[in-house]
Amino acid sequence: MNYDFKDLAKHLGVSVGTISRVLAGRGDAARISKATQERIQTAAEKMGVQPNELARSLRTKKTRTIGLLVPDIANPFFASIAHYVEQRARSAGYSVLITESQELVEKEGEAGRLLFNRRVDGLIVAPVGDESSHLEELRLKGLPIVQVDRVFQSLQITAVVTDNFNAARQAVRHLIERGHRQIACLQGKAGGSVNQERVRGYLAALAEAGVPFKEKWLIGGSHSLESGHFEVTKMLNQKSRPTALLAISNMLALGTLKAARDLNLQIPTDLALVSFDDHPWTVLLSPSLTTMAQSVEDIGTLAFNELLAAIQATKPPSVKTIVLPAHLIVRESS
Amino acid sequence: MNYDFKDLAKHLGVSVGTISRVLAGRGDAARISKATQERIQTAAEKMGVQPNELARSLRTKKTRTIGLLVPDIANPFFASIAHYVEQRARSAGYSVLITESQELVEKEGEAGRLLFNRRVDGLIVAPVGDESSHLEELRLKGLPIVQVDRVFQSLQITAVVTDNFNAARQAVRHLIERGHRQIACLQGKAGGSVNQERVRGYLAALAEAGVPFKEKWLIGGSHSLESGHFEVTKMLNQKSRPTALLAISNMLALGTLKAARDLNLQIPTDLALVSFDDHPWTVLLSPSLTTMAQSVEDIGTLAFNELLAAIQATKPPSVKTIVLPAHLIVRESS
DNA sequence: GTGAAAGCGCTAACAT
DNA sequence: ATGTTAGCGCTTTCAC
Repeated sequence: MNYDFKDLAKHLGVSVGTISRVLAGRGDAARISKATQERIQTAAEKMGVQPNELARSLRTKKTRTIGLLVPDIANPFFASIAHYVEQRARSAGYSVLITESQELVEKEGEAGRLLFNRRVDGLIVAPVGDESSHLEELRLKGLPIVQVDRVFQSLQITAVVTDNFNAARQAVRHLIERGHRQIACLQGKAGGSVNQERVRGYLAALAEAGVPFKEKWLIGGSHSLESGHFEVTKMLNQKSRPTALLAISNMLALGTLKAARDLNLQIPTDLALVSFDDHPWTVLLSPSLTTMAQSVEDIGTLAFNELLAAIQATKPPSVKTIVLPAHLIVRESS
Repeated sequence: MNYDFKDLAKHLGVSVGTISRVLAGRGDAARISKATQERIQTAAEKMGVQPNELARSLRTKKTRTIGLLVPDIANPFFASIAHYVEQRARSAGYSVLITESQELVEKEGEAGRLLFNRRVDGLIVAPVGDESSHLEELRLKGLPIVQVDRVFQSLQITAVVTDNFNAARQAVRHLIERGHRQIACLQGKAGGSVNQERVRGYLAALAEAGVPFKEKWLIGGSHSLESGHFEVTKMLNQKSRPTALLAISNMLALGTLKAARDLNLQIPTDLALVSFDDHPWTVLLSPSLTTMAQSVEDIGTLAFNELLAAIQATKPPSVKTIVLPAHLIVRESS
């Protein structure tokens, strides 16, 4: 049971080198005779001999494995990205080691180090927090990295991101066109690039329309549904309420829906809502959500493509930031 | 940059053996003097020496990596399981290689083989289709495996599953208690254990209540939203309609919602709906869904625990099937 | 208390 | 057209 190249070599009376060449598909290149190739292939099949990828990796210094480091794989946004990354990876012959940072910088650092020690060929990361030294360290050790979603501009690391500034700006413009002037913004964890850009877009749209910004209407501080629920409830319980809200992520939109439902407020009548991300159920919510859809497929696919290019490059490729547009989908909530 | 044990050994004038013992945390057990341990630890830190897990794995024949093989990681049900598996795995010092079978038996076999060749210590799989020889093969090669969600009873492989028969039975009973006698069932891919059991539960509940089963009301054949949409639309366009429907998975429920919306039918007035799985947005859908909730946390956690036990066992542990109850959450749709 | 050496299962450079 | 050999970077047995 479970034979290796050596067993097969002994069995056929050839050297392990020959086995290696043939089973690695380099038989022709190494000018192994058709006959031996045939013999080896059939015997390998019959004995169930398959290469130990571990040994192969140790020798070749290539694992054909990449790491994917996201805050939470149960979050549909990251799950979708993982899906597309996995698809592209697989079709390019790569496997994916997935790890969650759980929104914690320390976990992210730890996980990154482990992934490096496992010698992944590259890393796709949706960074959390505002500390990036651990990523810089990995980059300096020669690990190809691509950032997705969130990004550190300070880093010399390629990124694939949505144009969050313009996405938020467009979302708020839409609300303004609908006649709203009292527009709140429910943000996630402050500090992250996504959050920053979206808030910036929110402010820009207000300014452009001459709508004054009220500090008390910039609420929130975490990306969880519960946080959104809590913060929106608090805000809607005040005497002076906004007539519209920009929720900066999918989970925050769900929290908002819950809060409105609890308080018996109608969306969009009492509060118009625009959110981010589109999922199969977004259209089936009550009310269906107006949203700025990011193309998770593009993000995942392009991220892997960029990573693969970096892995295969002989010299460090130029650092780019790929910015993808989001598009507005108007539904009942606004 | 990027020093290994040998460099460190040379630098400190000790042998690599000693470095290995200390950095693997076996310093005390190997009775290395406190002084040397200290010296090695500090130097390792300073030089950034960390073990190459690849080499370590090759030598110890343990990768501290498990494979997770699911049909589609973007499906919230599997994404949640992945989340809990990852959490437990990480806290036990394991990494997770994730692979999608895309509902294809061949891909599943291929992926399983690759995972084995990468020498994962164990595998958690949500099997697809009705062919299980590839899993049997892996088991015979000595790979510890745990099945989740779907299961092959014929295999001598531990499984963690929901009590699908009773879950469906309870769901249909609920509909019957609500006064329905014309109850349809929207199934997924026939043949899978999940589907079979749920359909069996549906039939049992009908029989127990003396409600005759109509073949034309057992519809469907794939787990996708689109399939659900299509099949339900077709059924609702007939002259004789059911008054209630059991949708056998989350995506099928969404498809049903879409169909009802398109046809301008009210749920639950025109059609009552009970579905499976509970997610943050399930309660926020229009209407909110009555559902049989499976405990994804238990499934993920128990699956990993069982796998870990099998990995650590010296002799093959007994094969068990862990059956978890689902619980009914009544909401607006029924 | 620590060093030396063999070897995990492959690949690749060098022979022939 | 194929064999031989020296590692890849660790762990572990056996010495001393």
